[in-house]
Amino acid sequence: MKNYALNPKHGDGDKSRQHKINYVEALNDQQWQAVQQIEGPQLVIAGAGSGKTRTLVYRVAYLVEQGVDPESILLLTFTRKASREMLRRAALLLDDRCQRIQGGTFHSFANTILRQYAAHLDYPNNFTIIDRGDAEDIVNMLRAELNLDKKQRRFPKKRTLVEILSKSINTNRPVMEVLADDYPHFLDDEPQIMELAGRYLRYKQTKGLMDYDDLLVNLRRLLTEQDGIRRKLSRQFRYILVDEYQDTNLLQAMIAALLASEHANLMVVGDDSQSIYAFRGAQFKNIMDFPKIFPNTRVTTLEQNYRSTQPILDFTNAIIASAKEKYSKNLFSEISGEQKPVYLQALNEREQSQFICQRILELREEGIPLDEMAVLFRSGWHSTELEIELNSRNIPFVKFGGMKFTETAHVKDVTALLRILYNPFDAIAWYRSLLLLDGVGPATAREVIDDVVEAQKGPEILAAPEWSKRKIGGELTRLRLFIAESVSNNFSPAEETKRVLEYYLPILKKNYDDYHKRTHDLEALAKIAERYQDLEAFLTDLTLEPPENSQIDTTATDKDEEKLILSTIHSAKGLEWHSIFLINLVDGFLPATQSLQREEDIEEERRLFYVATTRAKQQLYLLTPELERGGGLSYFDTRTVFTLPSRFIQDIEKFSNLTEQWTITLKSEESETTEEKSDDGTADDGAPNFLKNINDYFNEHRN
DNA sequence: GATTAGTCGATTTTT
DNA sequence: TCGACTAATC
Repeated sequence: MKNYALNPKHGDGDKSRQHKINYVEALNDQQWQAVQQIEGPQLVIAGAGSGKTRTLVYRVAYLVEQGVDPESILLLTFTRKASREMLRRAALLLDDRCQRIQGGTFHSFANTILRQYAAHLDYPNNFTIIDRGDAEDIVNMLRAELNLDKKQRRFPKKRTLVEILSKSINTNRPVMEVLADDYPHFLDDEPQIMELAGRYLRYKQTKGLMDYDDLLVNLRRLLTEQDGIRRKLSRQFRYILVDEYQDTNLLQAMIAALLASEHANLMVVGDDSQSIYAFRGAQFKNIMDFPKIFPNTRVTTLEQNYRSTQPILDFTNAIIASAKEKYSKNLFSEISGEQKPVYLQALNEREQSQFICQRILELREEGIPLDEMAVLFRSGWHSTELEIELNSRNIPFVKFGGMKFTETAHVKDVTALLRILYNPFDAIAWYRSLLLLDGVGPATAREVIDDVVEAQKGPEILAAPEWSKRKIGGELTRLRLFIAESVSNNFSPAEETKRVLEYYLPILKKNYDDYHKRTHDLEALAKIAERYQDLEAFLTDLTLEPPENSQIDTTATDKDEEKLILSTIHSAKGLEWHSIFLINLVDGFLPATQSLQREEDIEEERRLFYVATTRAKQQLYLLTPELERGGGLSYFDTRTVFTLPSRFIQDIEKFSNLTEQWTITLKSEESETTEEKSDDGTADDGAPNFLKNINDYFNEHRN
């Protein structure tokens, strides 16, 4: 096995003599090659478990040890988890110089930059970031304005509308094309949808709002329209690394390329076999096309797997071998282990859950910590049955993915109130806050907003007799006084949150029977607020980098106690565990019903299956419940149907020697250093014309 | 005319 | 569990 320990001693390995870290010992040849070449464009094709993160982390450390200013290193990742993990590991490896490395998700990076330069795009620098829910609320409001909510029965719902618009942006296709491809039944509504899209855009701009997509769109605009800024930023970030490149969309690929346009010191790392974000515009073609933008790209492939045993790898290789399109990689491992992946058929979900609980406890007995085991599934709600069983046996767990903290009703209520305090002209926040009041519905809320927000009269107008005399006057006065107190004092985010809670808790108790658990969430929120100096930063982080989990679904236990991990496959990406239980391997669950129509969607589901199975280090359990839950709750529900094992499993059965079949038996009981290059990017040494390539490439793809 | 209580139905994945 | 839709109520 590879020696992963840091080797502080100098001497052997001539290349790294002057370094604190012995790279040659810590890395294999390919990894070391990727780490070592610090100038020029680089593409690293990294198979699952091949030490991708490790390579990135060591490369960052290497750069710093070479004397590169950490602040000129930019590390772009796809998820917050990955970004945090990477910076943490880099700091651990070297020293706190690594903490000055710039990094984050594309979205959070865009936020940082736009806070400085938004004025160049006719946006205020103190713009507000809105989440999906807010976007839906605005679209819904605009839809009502256009009377599109009554006219036709089949006009798309707010959720679908936002989805269509977002898809159009992220996949770089006109709305018309998105409709034709994905929503043919709404094709006739194209003119109205376009009208709505225009209004939505204008609404956001006049109110200083940006949704997730706007962050990327506007950053790209900044980089393409403001040449001076592009150059400045590109020189500031001299070394750029992009993780999970197969999951970038065209917009993100373009941003990365533009940022590197002055120097082409861009290293992208990815694995086409693990591309699972096509629904959000990702195109793994970006990987293959990278050398087209940067012709002198050096390509490295990492094939040695340091995660899984060979039997598991044999199985996962077989999964991806049946994929239609892929780069061939042949992963191998030197990790010993005999245990083949285990395939189990359960009678139903309940038996599936019981088996998992039983097996988990056995493994626990054998000394495997709970948090080294994970149960993976296609979508958040697939684990509800299991959660019940875990709760009844007092097995502690945390769940990744699924309902997020900031998406719960009570947290949204509180943030809406906070947003009013931050900006008393935030119509969407007013709307939500007003609906909390007794006797106020959509119509009354609209009236209030027209007066307070649209007519720019501010909250104080609610003191006027026309409002105070109404039946709801008392409620409105309470709200008005609450806001006024904030305005006249300069409260910290923590104090504001406390005040909001005082105001809100009675409402919470009235509305929800489970207010106790929800109160816990809100107390957690108040704790988080303590970390912030100003409300803007607090609210921004809440939409951009929200805390992972709500208390609601997790058992209330000590924080340090080890817990079993439940996770959607998407959220499990990049992580690994000793043992993996992959549940509900049934056609319709994985692959999901919605994906069965199109071949490319099924291919993505296959990659999802691949991602899930490659998370396992030592043991992999594949479970198929034979009975799907019926549509209803009754045991007599005739819609209960026999289901087919996932087609991916059926594929694999051709290679039945790769798995082992078990039958379930349940036990009883329960900076600026380079020379100026000319504007077209061509230097004397004949360096390729990057900027031109970038523009050519993206123009070609803009249709 | 607006609000609310109550029923029904459906539910991918994430920044 | 949540949101959309419907019918009864203010």
